[in-house]
Amino acid sequence: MLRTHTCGELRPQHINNTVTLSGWVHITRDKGAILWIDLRDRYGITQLILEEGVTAPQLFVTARTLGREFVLQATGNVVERKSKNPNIPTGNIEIRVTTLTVLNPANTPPFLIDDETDGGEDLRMKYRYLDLRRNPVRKNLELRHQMARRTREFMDGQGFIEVETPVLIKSTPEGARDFVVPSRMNPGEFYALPQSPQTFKQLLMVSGFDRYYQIVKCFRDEDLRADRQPEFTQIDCEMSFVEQEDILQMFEGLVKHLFQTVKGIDLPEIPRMTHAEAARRYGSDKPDTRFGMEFVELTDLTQGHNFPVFDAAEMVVGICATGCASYTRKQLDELTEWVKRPQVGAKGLVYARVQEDGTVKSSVDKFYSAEDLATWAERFSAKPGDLLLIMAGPTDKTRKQLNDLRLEMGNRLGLRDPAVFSTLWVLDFPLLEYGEEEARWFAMHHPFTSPKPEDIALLETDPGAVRANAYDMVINGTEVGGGSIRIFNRDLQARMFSLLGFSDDEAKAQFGFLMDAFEFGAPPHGGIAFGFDRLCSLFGGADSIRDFIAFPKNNSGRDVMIDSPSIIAQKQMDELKIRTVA
RNA sequence: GGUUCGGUAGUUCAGUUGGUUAGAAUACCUGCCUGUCACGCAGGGGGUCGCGGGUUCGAGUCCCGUCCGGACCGCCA
Repeated sequence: MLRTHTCGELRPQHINNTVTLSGWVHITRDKGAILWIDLRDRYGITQLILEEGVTAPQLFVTARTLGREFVLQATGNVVERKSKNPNIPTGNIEIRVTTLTVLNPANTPPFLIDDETDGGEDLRMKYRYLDLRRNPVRKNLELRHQMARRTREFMDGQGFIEVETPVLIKSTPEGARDFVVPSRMNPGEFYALPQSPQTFKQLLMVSGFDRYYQIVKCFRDEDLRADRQPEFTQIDCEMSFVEQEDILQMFEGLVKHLFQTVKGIDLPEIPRMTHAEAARRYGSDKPDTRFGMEFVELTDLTQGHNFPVFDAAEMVVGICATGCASYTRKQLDELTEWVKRPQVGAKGLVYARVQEDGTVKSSVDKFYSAEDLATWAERFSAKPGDLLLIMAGPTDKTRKQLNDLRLEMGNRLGLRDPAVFSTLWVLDFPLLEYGEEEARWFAMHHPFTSPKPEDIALLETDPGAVRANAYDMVINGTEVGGGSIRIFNRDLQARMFSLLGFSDDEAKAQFGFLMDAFEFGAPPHGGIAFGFDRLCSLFGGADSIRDFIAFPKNNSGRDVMIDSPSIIAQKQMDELKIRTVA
């Protein structure tokens, strides 16, 4: 037997037992006549002891050949420690070794296998299998396992069944770029990897499956971020005979279940906000509601005072940073530079300090009287010591820029605590958005999303005003899930494709199978998909999803461990009838 | 496609205005040490300063190009 116990389970009640442990040498501490080995596995660390006069001398010889991360088997007696270590669960006992076997030696690892490693991101990714030995990363994967398990537990309890859908499917022009796979048996033709199992889950509804879900890999060939990987996992769900409210109730239940069972948090009812309201109050369709600092519009108060920037602006809007009136000129200049960076792109920033005596001192004093500024402060409900930060310009753009500033101020003021969770449903998304470059309408969610029945009449007259039966779940400013009630009527689906610039032939060629299915008794249906990696990183209190994925890719879409993607042999290329372009 | 920060010992980093033999910590190796647990003490080895070019008497340092990595913008139905 290679082991009788793990390295994390021995306690004082095991004293006098003879045990065999296997694991990795975490570190050895050699005091000469006494030598300790910390033996580690994923369950913990147990201290082995060799002592002169008690332990056979040849064991010392073996022990002194050990290096970090050697795989070791040790047999011995569990004894009480003379000096105990209260910092670890096994700290009251140690193993007095009688047999020591090196199962496999190891090279010195390129970084410390420790909670606080000295390894940089790049190196850790190259030796990911070593990185995964570290507690923090291992715990993230254990969290992920719990999240998946609890999801299945909830969904199963609600009568959902998990159905696998194909990974080799068909490329479609809408949405993100597809990863494609050449077909050897069909030269010149390609499969695409799914961006989501969207059409398949809708077909499963037509098939009468009623309640489907799948924890499933999805693929998008777009540029990456800390929270975006080319392959990622969704909790993909669909239900039949439901309205929006049914979906919101069901999946509010899932999110509550996850918070309760994984984090021990009892979530209150999830608040709801329309897309339009989110834009007005936060300048974002995924507001971070952990803190206030809501937008206050000043357009009517600020215009007509000969300040050209405000007079020319469609929107003048600001936030109130509590207690920040003490910001120095230098800090305010730095903040102004921050919003002027290309990533934010603002033209400038107007500030106004509410001073201790209640008067307001602003960067635009020469245009506005003390009384004017007092009305600003009043609208913000600002108190002495507060700082007003105001931006102006086209409505959508300015809101977006102020959103960036609001989040940055939230960071600077420590208002975005990863241990605090604030959930939100955002409802009534617009059905369509206009693409200036292509001069046509695009589906904001996807082309299968149904318009609100009362807005259908606007489809041809004022497409931008049509609201969708679409909803997002937002946690701490992160979009963790989104979905919609789908179109289940062939004619309406055809109208949508037409609106999106598809000819009848194109629509038929790409989505004919779905529209045909709608003519064979498609039930009303809708669903939602959660970004599983993001949900895990959020629960784990991290910004990056990488450490919740066992083997992630880097910013350039490379796996630096296996070194992929890679060039393939000419023979493979020939089989696939792919020619190399010089 | 763009913005920005970085690349110096196995690793994480420092390196001033361009000037002697490029440093620290940690890891590694050797020796000592009977209660360590970030063990301690003494000693030692370890560098194509990402790569290429340029400026200069002289480049880790300045300039140009390039490669690699991080964060972000565009993009992500």
